[in-house]
Amino acid sequence: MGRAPCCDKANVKKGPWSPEEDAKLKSYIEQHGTGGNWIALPQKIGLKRCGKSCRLRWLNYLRPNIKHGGFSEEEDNIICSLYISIGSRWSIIAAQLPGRTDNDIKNYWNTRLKKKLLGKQRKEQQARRSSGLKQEMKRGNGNPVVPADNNNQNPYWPELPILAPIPYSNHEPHFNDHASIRKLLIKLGGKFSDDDQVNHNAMNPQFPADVSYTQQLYDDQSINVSSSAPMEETLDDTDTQFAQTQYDIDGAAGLQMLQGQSSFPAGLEQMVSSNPPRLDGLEFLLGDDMVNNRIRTAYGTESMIDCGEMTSLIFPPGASNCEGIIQQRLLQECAFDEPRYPGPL
DNA sequence: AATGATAGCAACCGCTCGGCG
DNA sequence: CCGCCGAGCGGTTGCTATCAT
Repeated sequence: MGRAPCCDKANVKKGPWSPEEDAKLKSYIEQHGTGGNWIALPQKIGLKRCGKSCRLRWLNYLRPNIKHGGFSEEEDNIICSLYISIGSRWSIIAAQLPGRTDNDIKNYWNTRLKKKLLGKQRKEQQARRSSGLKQEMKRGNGNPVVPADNNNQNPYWPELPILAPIPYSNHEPHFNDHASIRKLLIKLGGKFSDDDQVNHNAMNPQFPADVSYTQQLYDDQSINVSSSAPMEETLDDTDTQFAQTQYDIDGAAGLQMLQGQSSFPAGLEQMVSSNPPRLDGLEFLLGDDMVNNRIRTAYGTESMIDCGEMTSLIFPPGASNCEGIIQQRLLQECAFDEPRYPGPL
C-alpha cells in the first residue's frame, strides 16, 4: 500500500510558478515565516500549490541571496572535491557554497561539471594515446608511460599502480558515464570492489586479500581535521539557512582539503561524524562492496571514517586540484582502458 | 528559414528520517 | 515502543532555449 499523498493532487496546481504566485509566497514568508508547516502554508496564502512545491520554490528560487548560474572555478573545485568526498549529498555541498541551492548544484554537476571533466578526459586520453605510444616505442617496453609533465605534481603516487592491463571486454564505453569516473577513482584511491580484487592486491601487496583496504587506510592515515562551528546548528535551522550562514570555505580550502593538508570546512567534519556520509549512489565511484559493507561496517563500530579520511582514500596529498587529479589519473587510466587485447580470446 | 538534436533548468516524485503523540 | 506525519533530500522528468544541420 502506498503512502498517503501529502496533498490533494486533484486540487493543486503543478508546473511553472507564475509571478503572482511567487509574489504571494515571498511576501507571506517574509512577513510571517514558514510557520514551521509547509503543508498548511499554501492554504493560508490561498495558493493552489502543494506544500512541498512551495517549500521548493522558496528554497530554490525565492529566498534572498540566491545565485543562479555563473559557477566559478573555485566553486567547481569545491563541488568536485565534496562530491568525491561525500557523494551526492547536495544539501551538504550547497551549505558550503553561499547562495547556491542543492538543486542548482545537482543540476550543474549533472549537466556541466561531469561533462566538463569527462570531456577533458577524452581530450587528454587522445593526447596521451599518441604521446604515450611514441614514448612506448622509444623505450621499447610494454608498460604504458605517463608523460612527465603529468607526473611532476604528484610525487606521492608514482608507486601507485602500474596496473596490469585490463583485458578487453565489451563493457562500458569510455568516459561517458558514471562507470568511467568510478573506474578512475578506484584507481585513484584503491580498489574497493570485488571484481577488481587483483588490482586491489597489486596496489597493496603488503596486505592480505581479506584485509579491507579501506580499513587499512583508516589505520594508516591520519588527517588533520578541525572544525569550528557545528554545521548541525545551521542545517537544523531553516531560518539560519535562509540567513545565509555559511562556512568559511573558499577554493583554496577546498583544495587543501583534498590534499589532506588543512581542515575540512568548518563544521563539516563534525556534521559528517554525526551523520556519516551516505554512500548510496556512490557505488559507481567506490564499488558496491565498499558502499554496502565496508564503510557501513566501519560506521557501525567505533571505527568512524570522516570526510578527511574519505578524501584521503581517493586523493593523494600534493595534488593541485580535483580536476587536475582526475586528469592526471586519467592519463594512467587511459593506457589501460584501451582495448589492448582487441576482443575476447 | 525550418527542423531536429541537445543542453540547461525548474519542478515533481517518492523515499528516508526524525519528531511527536 | 510504535505508528503517523511532515520535512528534507536526491533522483528523475519534462519544458524551454539554444545550437547544428
